[in-house]
Amino acid sequence: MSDTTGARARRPRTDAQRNRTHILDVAEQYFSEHGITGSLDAIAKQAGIGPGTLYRHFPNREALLAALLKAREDELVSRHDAIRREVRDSTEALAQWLEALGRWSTAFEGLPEPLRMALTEDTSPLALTCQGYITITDEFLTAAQRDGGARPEVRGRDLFLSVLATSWVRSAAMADESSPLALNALMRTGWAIP
Amino acid sequence: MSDTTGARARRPRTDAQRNRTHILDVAEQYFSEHGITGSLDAIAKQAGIGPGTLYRHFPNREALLAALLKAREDELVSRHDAIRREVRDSTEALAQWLEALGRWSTAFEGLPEPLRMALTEDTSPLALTCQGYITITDEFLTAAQRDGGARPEVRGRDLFLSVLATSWVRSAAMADESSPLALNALMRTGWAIP
Amino acid sequence: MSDTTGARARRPRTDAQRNRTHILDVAEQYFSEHGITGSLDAIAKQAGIGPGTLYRHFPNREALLAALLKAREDELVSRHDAIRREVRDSTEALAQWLEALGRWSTAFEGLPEPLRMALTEDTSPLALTCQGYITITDEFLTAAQRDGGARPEVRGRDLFLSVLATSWVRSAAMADESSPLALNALMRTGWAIP
Amino acid sequence: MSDTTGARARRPRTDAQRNRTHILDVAEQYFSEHGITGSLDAIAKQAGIGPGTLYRHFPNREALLAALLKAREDELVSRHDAIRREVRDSTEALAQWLEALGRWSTAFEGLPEPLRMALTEDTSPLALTCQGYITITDEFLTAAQRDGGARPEVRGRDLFLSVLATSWVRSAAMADESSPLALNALMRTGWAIP
DNA sequence: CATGAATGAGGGTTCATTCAT
DNA sequence: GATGAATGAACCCTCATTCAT
Repeated sequence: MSDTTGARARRPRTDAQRNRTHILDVAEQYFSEHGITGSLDAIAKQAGIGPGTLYRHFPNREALLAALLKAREDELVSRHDAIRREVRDSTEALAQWLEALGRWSTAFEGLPEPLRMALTEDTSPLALTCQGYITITDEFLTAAQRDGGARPEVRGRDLFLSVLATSWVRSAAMADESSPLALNALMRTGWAIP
Repeated sequence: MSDTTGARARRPRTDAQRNRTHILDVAEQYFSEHGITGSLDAIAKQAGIGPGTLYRHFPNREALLAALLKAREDELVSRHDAIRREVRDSTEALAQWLEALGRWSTAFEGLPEPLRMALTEDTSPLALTCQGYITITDEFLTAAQRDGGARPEVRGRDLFLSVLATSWVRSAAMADESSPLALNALMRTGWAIP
Repeated sequence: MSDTTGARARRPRTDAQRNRTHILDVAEQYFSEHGITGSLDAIAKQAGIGPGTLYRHFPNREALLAALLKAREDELVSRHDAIRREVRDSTEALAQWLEALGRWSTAFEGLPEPLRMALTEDTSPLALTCQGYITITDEFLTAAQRDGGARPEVRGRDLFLSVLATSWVRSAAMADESSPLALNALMRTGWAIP
Repeated sequence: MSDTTGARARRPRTDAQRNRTHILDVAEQYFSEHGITGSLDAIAKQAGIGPGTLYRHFPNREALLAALLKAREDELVSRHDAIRREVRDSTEALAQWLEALGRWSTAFEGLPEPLRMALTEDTSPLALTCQGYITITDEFLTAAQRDGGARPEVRGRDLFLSVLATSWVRSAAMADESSPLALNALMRTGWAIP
């Protein structure tokens, strides 16, 4: 039905891993197209597996999402390192980090919603991820504040939320593409000291 | 629950009006309690009418929402007038208007979502409402910009979106109550000229 | 898809009742074949309706069962009347009533189970039905006891339970058809005074 | 059962034995708590083994149950011996044996069901066990009948079934605790000759 | 106009059983 | 042997929307 990749023709035991990867591939594609509220069963079907198998790997939507984001974590981490390495100006570093976060949180249509919720409910598999990024944000922010580049009253958590909020605005194929940019600019004016 | 009392036994058209009002009352209450994603069927049932009747009055959830917000329009309009009348400082006027908008857009849990969508899809019954408020925002903004109180590059639409974004963050019973305030402050710092 | 009966070709409003009847017909047949644990969805499908429709009429399995038994209630009630009218001997009357109960409780494979549960959980739609029959049993029993035909220590509830228990034994296509009869005899010896 | 010798105490097979025992321990506990319809997967997980391993030892739920009951066989057998030894009156002996059977068949919530089925389907691993007990019941019964303590038309199989039926009634936490006792009494009156 | 029955895809979830390793 | 991933049918239930009456 969907041996598109040919990755899962037989089912050797190794396919545990292989299947997992395949699911993630399909989910990635599916969420990209239909947003994160798409049907999990549909993903399973498209991956050529039973719903039970999907459920075994990822007990719920958030777990799947978390795994999907995990895959992008590397990207974000290396971006983090790169900024650390290359950007001398701490304010600019913070700005670039926030921009990277913005890209990360717009990976899928509707993603900001569960991310925001994860900040409230610690039970979410996404909570840890978010917390980690807030911490990083705090590091960049502290540096910028120390260097007089960011307002002292701002907190990392607030910046993270602003990023989510901006990403949320960006969602749903905004006709006016300039709005997110405007919001970003507005935000930056908000936390930066000129 | 309160129908069938025989109160609406005779006149044909008055029913429609009374029904409409009743629906709105019930929906107001229901959305307040369960958020805007609650079941429309439940609203109909609670209003003592069939789902078809609800549908006749409001062809979809957004239409119902629009009607509900219409009822709050008066509030917002009079707030608008009051600000116009009483607040001399144009920057402060803009700030107060945005604050009023913020209250308006948090009337129901989850409301920011359809409002944002309404900005994209002009087909939404909410679109008109939003457009009107964007226009008003623009008026206040223009005045503030003319008086040197707001950055010239900012647009009314962007401010409206930031209000929505902040309201969105506020949603879902955020444990940390200070975040929305922080975001508001950040936004204000963003558009204001100190 | 399954206009077997031809009863539901179009869907006039009257079909509410007609559908209900049709569902009951199908369920009757289905439960007869597969036992009461059969799939409700399958019944819906076989009836040519969506699961939602089934659910509207009968919110759960027990409700459906109760409706199905209601249909047999007439049978039992008229049997009750007939016994009252025709059987002079109170002991024989009780015996015949218990026999009628036995037939009633073996209408479907597995039926005794929810009936027994209904005696514990008053929430079950079957509870009322059972209670009613226990009351009738008590009436017959009291008469028999008064006439010295039944042991005084026996209670109607116990007899009802014995009937259920015997029916339970009878279930599942017992190879040895004589066992239920033997149990019935044993039971009768149990409560009767020779 | 077919573990050939018990001499090879050390190497490979010991695991198997130990595992088997462990599974039985866990299953005993699990069935005691959740009734016999609980999830086999859960038992496997709780025993720290894979479902496949469980399946290897016990190809299905009934096999597991049979093994579990086997463990209680000793208890029942020694009860049997004790009755044989100590109870002179054959009628009383039969009564005590039936009581022992009753305790045995209520070891787990829901146990009577598969036991009854085992009487129909000879394929069940429980069938043999049941047959054995029916035979014993027949022995006691024959003795009682010979001594004029039990009605001649009653058969051991019927008594066994009545025990199951009574146990079945007892299940599911009947609110009315007296009912099972009443049923027992009724049954005894049924087979005994006063 | 009001009604409410019908629709039916879709939701998440469970679990006995098989089988590659 | 032991393992545990895979399977996939089946479960019950929800709800926005349509449409005959």
